Amino acid sequence: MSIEKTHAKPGRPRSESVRRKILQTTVGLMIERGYKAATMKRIASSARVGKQTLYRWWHNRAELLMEALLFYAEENVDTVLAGLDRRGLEAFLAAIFQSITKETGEILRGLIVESIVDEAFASLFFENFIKQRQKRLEYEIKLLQKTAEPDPQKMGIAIDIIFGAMWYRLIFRHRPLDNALANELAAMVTQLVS
Amino acid sequence: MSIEKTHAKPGRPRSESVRRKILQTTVGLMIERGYKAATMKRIASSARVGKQTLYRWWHNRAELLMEALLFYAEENVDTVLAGLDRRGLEAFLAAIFQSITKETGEILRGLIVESIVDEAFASLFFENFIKQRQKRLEYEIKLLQKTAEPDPQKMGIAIDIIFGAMWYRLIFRHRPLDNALANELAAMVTQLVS
Amino acid sequence: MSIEKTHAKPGRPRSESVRRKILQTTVGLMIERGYKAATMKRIASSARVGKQTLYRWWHNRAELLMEALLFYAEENVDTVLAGLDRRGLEAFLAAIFQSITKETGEILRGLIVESIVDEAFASLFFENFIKQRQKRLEYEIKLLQKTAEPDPQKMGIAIDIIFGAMWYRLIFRHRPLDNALANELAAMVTQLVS
Amino acid sequence: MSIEKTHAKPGRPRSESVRRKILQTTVGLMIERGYKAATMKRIASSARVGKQTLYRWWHNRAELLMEALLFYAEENVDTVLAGLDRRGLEAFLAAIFQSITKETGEILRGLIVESIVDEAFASLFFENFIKQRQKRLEYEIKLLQKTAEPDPQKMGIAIDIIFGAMWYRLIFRHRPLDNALANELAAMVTQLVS
DNA sequence: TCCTAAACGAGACGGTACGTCCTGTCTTTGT
DNA sequence: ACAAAGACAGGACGTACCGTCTCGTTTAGGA
Repeated sequence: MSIEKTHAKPGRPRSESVRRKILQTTVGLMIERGYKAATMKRIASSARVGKQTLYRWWHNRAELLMEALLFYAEENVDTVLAGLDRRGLEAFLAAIFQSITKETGEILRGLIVESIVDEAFASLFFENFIKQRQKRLEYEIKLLQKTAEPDPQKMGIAIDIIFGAMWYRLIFRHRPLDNALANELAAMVTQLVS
Repeated sequence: MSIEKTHAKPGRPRSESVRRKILQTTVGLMIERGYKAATMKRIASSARVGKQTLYRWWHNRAELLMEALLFYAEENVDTVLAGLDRRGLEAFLAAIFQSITKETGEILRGLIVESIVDEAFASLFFENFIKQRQKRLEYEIKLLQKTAEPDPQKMGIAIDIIFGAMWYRLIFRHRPLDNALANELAAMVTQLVS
Repeated sequence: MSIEKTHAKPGRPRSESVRRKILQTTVGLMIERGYKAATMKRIASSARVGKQTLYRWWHNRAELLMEALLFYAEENVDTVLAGLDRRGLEAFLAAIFQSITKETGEILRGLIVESIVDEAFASLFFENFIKQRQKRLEYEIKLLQKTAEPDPQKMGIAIDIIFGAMWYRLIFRHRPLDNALANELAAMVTQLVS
Repeated sequence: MSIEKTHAKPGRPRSESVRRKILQTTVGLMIERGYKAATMKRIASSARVGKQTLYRWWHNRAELLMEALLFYAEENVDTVLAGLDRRGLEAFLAAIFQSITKETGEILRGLIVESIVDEAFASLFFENFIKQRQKRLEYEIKLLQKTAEPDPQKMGIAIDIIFGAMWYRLIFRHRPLDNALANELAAMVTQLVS
């Protein structure tokens, strides 16, 4: 049996609603006025919040922005349910690509910036975001594998091809994240791991 | 062809050696202390150069950093000569991957930052760097195509898969840019476009 | 006049011991670490007390500091009893000067700050502290006056000379508040008002 | 013979006009909106100047405010020329008192605050301001002394009585800095040192 | 003895000033 | 005219403090 009464922390508890308000404001600012305009001061005054409160919840600007993205994604992205065959993977990828709108794209690019600029944030972002998505994709890919024993190296390559192409187009915006890409990637990966 | 003195601009001419010194210093700073530490002021004083000189040669920080990379690449990367078949493509990719060391990687990541943060620099970087590499790769891929008429959409996907995977690993450093990746990518692309 | 039980306020009564603990801590902090270090937060946590408790007893920082001084003075200063002649005034002044130690001096200086910065506190401090001392001094001075009708203007000057010199040395600490000053002031004032 | 060519410091020299503009703005702010309103940010933006520039010229807010006062005094206070007798001293004191207007008073009180709050500033203020005025007054007092050998202790007391009364009335504003005070002080000091 | 309401410790909250840093431009002297 | 040096305007960052608020806990006095 576990310890019964976990002593609540003393003092006024942090207000989850304040946190949410901040995240919403941050998302709004990033979408409307771009990554750079999402200043800490601006976020604070827009959200009618003290700057100190921002730094109480997040260590620095980058962490706040990341969480703002996760918050946004959580609210707006439908849970994608993929199937067992190539068509399922196609649908899965297409859904992901469609979730990357002009707005989310802006935020995602901003997070790349922070990952590069701030080493500490990089691992945070990788663990909390990138890795999660990789695992999810890996799970999908495994569904269409016939062999019981998957080759980890090939799996890594499969993942990096898909997300690589995605980020590459997301960053440079030279070609769209359309269904054609989703289908082709699905086809290639299917063949690679089967 | 006239050997006549083309009216030289008055005043002291710009010193090419100064320009080189700046680029070297910039590369050094980025490598040793990271992208963020490569401040304009720091670059200037490290290179024993006035800040104005930096802005005379380059419009802003991002352009300087990009040129520093090109300068570095030019000095250290062997011109890659690829062959006509899949083996040739493998070698080509392997050579590119090997050219991305800890140092060049740092710089490349920095340029991504600027591309995202600064719209104007983004197109500059894309035209002067990314597009060039894409064309070079496209040329290589065409060499191993049998069909005279290449499908432009497939070509785009082929390029984005290769460079996408490369940048993806370059940014997040979760897996190495090794020969295994080069070989697998070569194989996939070969099949895709043939 | 009713001796009826005035309905005591319901709820837990305020703890006088808490109040005293706060005042002592405040005095200690100001003395040891200076006026600036006597932050409300620091006072609270040093006294193992909630910040709210401070504001329950005092409206703001300045009022707390003033009361801390009064509290300290009350504890440490002997009631000065002056005589009827110049010698009496000398003794009176000397006693006052001696009561201004390093500790009380620090606090008094802090109260000057608040008086200047905060208009509302200024009148509070003047009424509760400065004026009281002026009246006390006026009483002493009158004792050695022969004439029944004192000149109010001369009295004002006498007071301001004495307390002026005192505060001036207290603030800038360029010369000590010694007996020589007390004697000289007593002599001058005696002559002035006689 | 001294060294001929003192090598000028390299780089753009500091602009004296910028410094003056800042001082004027600071004085204006303090006078119009009070000591507290003279924020560094507000000073900077009012003077159309970067905050960095403020900190280049002065180490902190207090130093800037002090110099603003000195600047103001220098511009607005007539050089007081006193005579050789008591009448001369009376005129001297009256002139000083008159120079302390509502505006300068506000600034002077602000400097007292900083002196108390910031130990480092205190000595700066004492050396650059208080001491200068004391010396000037001492000079005046010596003019009316008959004895060749002045008593340093009495001199100290004379100075502290005059400036003490002045600051005391300046801080608490309970009585005006009028001619009556000047005359009485002059009389007392004359007798004290003769 | 139990109930109730205010005091209490703790600390989150909105707001504001501080002093540092960086970018890109401007202004000197020296070559 | 260019170059080195560094001052300049502007603005973001992260820290500190004030006075208010909101939790869970404690404690007196009235029922």
